[in-house]
Amino acid sequence: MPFTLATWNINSVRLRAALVSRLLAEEAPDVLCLQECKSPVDMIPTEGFHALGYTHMVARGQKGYNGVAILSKLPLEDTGETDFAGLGHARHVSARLPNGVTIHNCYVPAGGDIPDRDQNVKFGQKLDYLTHLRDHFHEQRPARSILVGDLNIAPREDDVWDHKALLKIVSHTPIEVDHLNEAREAGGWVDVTRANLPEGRLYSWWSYRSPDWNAADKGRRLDHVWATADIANAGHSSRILRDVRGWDQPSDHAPVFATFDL
DNA sequence: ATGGTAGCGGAGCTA
Repeated sequence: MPFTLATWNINSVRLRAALVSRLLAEEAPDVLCLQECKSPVDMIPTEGFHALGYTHMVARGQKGYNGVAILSKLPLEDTGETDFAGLGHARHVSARLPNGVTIHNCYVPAGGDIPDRDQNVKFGQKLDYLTHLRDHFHEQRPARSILVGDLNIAPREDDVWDHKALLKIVSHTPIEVDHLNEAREAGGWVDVTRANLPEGRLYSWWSYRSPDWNAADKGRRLDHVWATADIANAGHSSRILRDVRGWDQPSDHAPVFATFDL
């Protein structure tokens, strides 16, 4: 049975519940992973999602910041969260589908503005988060698993609008890219988006601060879909819904989709 | 080098 999965940094699920419902109604993914819900779990407005057939949710939340949720038409078994780097933030949750596929939904710390852990505690926390994630999945050796989320790093030269201009900008510095690639390889993860779309520039985020984001197109691919090697070949039809970034009062991220024949 | 926008919560932090 094929299933379609999407990941989207929603930047407040309460403010943008109507946008979530619109995406669910128009695109009908089986599973939608959200990041930056910025809400305690019991305050997430689930009624509209239920009405569209998304009757299952596994989430972790906190007041005002962070927060991750998995909405699903298929039953979900809550398989817990890991507090990578011990930050005490709601940045990870996982759940298992009836077909045995485990989904990890991650929100990696943005890391502040200065790419130096001696001058900027947040940058160190970002690197530590990725190191812990790397070690965790190296030990766990995941199988039949998918990891999605806002990983807050654009790893490839064609994942940013200007590689040279962004080499010292947090999200594209070599040390971050190294940490992300090490984490991916240690867990045996395959970048499904790039396996499906190996050529050309791909962005999933455009800053709110750009007055004309669409024309300027100074984007970065911060949102990712990974899968373990045993199921990565089942992934196909990856796509980024750029139009969603142009909806009224949008998130600054566009949703990333993939379909798996499993 | 700076400032540009947005959400939360009601000032300043985070992104």
